[in-house]
Amino acid sequence: MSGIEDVATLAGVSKATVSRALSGRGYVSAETRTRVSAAAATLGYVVSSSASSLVTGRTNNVGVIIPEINQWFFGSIIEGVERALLDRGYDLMLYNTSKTVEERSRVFEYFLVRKRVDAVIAVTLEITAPEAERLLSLGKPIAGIGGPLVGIPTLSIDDVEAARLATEHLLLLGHRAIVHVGGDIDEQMDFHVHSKRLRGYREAIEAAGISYDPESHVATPFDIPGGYRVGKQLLGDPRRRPTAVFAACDEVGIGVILAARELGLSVPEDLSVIGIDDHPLSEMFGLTSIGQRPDLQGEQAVDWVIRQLEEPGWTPPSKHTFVPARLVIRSSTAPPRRVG
Amino acid sequence: MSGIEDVATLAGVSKATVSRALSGRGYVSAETRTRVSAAAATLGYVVSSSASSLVTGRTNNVGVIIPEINQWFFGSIIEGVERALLDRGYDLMLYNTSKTVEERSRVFEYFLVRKRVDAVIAVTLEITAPEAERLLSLGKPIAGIGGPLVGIPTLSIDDVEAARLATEHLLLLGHRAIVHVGGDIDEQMDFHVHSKRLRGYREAIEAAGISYDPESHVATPFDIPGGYRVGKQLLGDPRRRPTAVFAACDEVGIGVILAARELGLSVPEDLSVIGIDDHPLSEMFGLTSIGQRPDLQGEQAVDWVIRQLEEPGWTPPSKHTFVPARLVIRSSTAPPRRVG
DNA sequence: TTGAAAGCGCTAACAG
DNA sequence: CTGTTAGCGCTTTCAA
Repeated sequence: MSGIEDVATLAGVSKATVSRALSGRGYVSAETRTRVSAAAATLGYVVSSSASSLVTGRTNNVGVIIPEINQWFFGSIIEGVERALLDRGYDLMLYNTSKTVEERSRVFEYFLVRKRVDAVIAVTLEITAPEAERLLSLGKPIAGIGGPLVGIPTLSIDDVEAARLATEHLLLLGHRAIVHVGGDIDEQMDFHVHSKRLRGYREAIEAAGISYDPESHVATPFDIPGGYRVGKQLLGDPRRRPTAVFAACDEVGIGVILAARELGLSVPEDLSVIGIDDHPLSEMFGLTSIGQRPDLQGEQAVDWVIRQLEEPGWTPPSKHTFVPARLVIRSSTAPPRRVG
Repeated sequence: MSGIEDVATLAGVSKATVSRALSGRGYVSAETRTRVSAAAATLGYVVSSSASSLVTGRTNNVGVIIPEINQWFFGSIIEGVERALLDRGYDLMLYNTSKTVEERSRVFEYFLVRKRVDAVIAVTLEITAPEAERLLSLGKPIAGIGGPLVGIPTLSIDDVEAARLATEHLLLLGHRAIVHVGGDIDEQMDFHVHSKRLRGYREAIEAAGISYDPESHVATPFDIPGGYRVGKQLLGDPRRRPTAVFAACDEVGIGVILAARELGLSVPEDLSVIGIDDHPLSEMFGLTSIGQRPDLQGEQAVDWVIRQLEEPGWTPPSKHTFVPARLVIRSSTAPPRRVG
């Protein structure tokens, strides 16, 4: 494994010149540069990142903290982040921190801090004030997806607004008996996404002159089986059955549709369903949804941190930024059979 | 940001002692160790990984090359790898190389080689001989999932065998008209998984005395919509309809079940379906499947590379290793209505 | 435009 | 058990 000295010798120049030629900073004559590049190529030389990091203070790594990998939403974020990072010549260090406090603190105290990353992207990371301060005190660019996070620029859809829009869509179609199948609002994760979506739902309902009934909110895990189980219960009794369901995410909405079908109900004739996220499967199930392109949020977050790294003086938005969510109407929503 | 020298001064010892105390290698008295630790804690000291890498030659990073992130199988592998790596104090550098040649070569030539990782885990990476040699020539431990890969220890289920088992299960139930919905065998990716599963199917069919009909193999993308589309076509014509489908992965099998239901067919009364992978959704759909726990394969691969790193002289299996695949019988398979 | 030399922060002999 | 010393491989002043 040859070092910079070998290249210098072969090219007949000094180590400093090799460094300048290969890194692109500093003056090097065109002729020297080609000679050096040729030498490096024949030797198969690659710089030692530890050595160059040691002197420059840059690792060219970005750390990504994410609570889940195997869910479409989070997977898409990782994809977007990875793509953007690779494009710009950075490597991605992945930290999957689940909910457990000890695992989180291990990542915070041990991994992230070891001068191994130039910047951090935190995905739906609900951290305590001291943790946030610790992150900030590293003096490294940080961006978050799914905020807000005190002192950290973050990015997400407006959950309250998206939920309101979804509910209003159902209301406009004439639905009055709308159940919200969402997450457990006591769950600590996720920036209270669950309670925000519930709030949007409730505000829309009440603005339409319907009084909010706590029983119209059912909590379930955010996946297809979760929606399916709730759907089976909810739709089993014809007299209590709603005419529409607002699912807090598409997976849940798909589960509800599957349950409805199994109970012999037609969607949307007997039941309208709307979701949030615009999951790829939603097209196949005809699920109306409000989407947000998580991968683009990932790219955006990368852009924020890299610009801070590479354009001195540039700063990202100081507060939380909402990305626009788009309503995609498909076949799962229609007016109720009998209005009222 | 304080360095080792600050800690040494505060603790009243030399840098070397601090290094020994904190890294755990070399003799340090208990009393000194606590004093050093205390000093490090008050200063919030953390070692510079670039500095220590430079001298030790170890980065404590493992690179993972994976072609997909947002598919359950691959996501599970990442989860398993991440978990195992974090447990052992290593960081994970993620490289998502899609099929395009240029992206692959970028990862190979530029990222992986830059002395940034101690080991590499390659997931279903179909590489050329020179690429494999380049990887090996790094002199770093490498393990693969989904092989075999020349000269590299790899790990996977036995695709031929799993496909044979699945098909035999259907044959034993009495099915004769069995269609295999698999992948496109011309696709270059994936270690020819598609053609292996087709081979297992064919061998089982022929062993049962049924002559292989090329029309009984239909290719489709490996996801739910792919299975759904094929299912719709395949099951649409009652006269040509098979009594059973062997899907090359569970997502496809689920798609087929959904298509069957939409066509008014009952599973398993009108159609038996079996898949491969034991996807979490399969339980909900009652899909019989042959599973393999991809996350455990990830952990296994980590174990191989880390042991090579930490136990000098230890070597992993020199050839490809098959992990056992388990048949999970659920409600989607049963004898055909009219045997024969 | 190039070279010489001084470290970056740490670890690993080697003495003591 | 602890301190001294010599680099790890590169980048970056500073001179030339």
